[in-house]
Amino acid sequence: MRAAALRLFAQGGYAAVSMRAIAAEVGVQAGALYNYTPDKQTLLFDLMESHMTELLAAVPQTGDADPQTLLHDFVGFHIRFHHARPDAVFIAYMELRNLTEANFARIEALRRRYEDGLECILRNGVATGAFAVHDTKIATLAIIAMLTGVNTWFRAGGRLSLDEVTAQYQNMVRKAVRAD
Amino acid sequence: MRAAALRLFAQGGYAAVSMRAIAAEVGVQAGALYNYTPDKQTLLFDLMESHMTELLAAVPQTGDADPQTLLHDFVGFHIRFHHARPDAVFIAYMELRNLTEANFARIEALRRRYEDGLECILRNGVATGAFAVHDTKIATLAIIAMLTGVNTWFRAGGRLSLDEVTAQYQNMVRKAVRAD
DNA sequence: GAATTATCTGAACGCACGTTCAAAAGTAAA
DNA sequence: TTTACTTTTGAACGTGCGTTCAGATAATTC
Repeated sequence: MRAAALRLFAQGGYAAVSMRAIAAEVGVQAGALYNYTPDKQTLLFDLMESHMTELLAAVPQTGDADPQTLLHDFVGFHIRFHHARPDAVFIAYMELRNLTEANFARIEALRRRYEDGLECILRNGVATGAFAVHDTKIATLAIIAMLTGVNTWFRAGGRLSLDEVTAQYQNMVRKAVRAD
Repeated sequence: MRAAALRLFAQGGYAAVSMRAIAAEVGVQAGALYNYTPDKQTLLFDLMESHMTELLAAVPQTGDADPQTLLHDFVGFHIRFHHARPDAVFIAYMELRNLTEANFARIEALRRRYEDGLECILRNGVATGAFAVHDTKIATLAIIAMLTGVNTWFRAGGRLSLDEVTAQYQNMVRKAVRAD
């Protein structure tokens, strides 16, 4: 059910996908879904929360490597992780307004934790002099927006491989934050 | 009617906003709207097309200035233009999937024209040696995603002014594409 | 194989949807 | 004031919505 809902929500949007449509995708009547979720809203929230939790569990831990290496790895991780889950990423960014206020706050808290991981790398780099960034919060948001944007246009089998694309983003990010 | 639809679509999403809700916002019955739009889908398309047309009309023309200046001005323009129209920007990015195939193609063509303007600046800069970018198309998409992301978090009256934010983006973009 | 538990069906609830249209109301020219 | 025209109303159309639930079916346990 969750896989079907993920696919359909990403395709048509939360509001435009009916419980009957999800049930049909599963091969079941609509009523049966309510054995697995209390309501449609909770189904959406669970999909988002799972995505964010997986993201936080998978993000590389900042060990004792130097800031340049950590940033390089973060960029590679973000692009690869998001590319592997286009539907979940799409939903997590587009359906926030369909969450209740309480559910929205919980998802936002998870997102902020993810952003904090990147900002920590940037702050350490600024502290060591490896990076020159006026405001690490802005740089964090700028980098994440840039990286997540890959999902909107990249298609496997196109002009460039994901590895080539990743290398170019790593290069641009490296230059954008480095000390002059 | 268009102003009301813009606001409501941005707030709740195209699918979740009824013609009756738009009519109520205008202070009229639903049937009256059909004197001004043939249907809801065309209303959405017209809003998007107007936005893209205004964007293309407002983008600074690339004169004979040097690439660094043109890029600097483009970044400033993009942030400022988008910040002034949060609802239209939101709709133009989020409601693409609610367009018919034909309407989608027309909006995408306009968006590509906008992207081409930035890519032209980058290509010229690479040609003169001012910029070092492996792939100007990727750099274009990366920069635009980064800049448009400002709309998702910036609020006037916060820690930083829009001018300060803009200056930092101009700085990051400048560094990201410059020759080593 | 009987009893128990888990799961699913199919119909029903009240409600809201986009759109249409005859009739009513409002506006402007003669 | 009459005429011609534009705009709005309010009801109606068929359809689909999220959710509930009694009863049918399937799976598991003894």
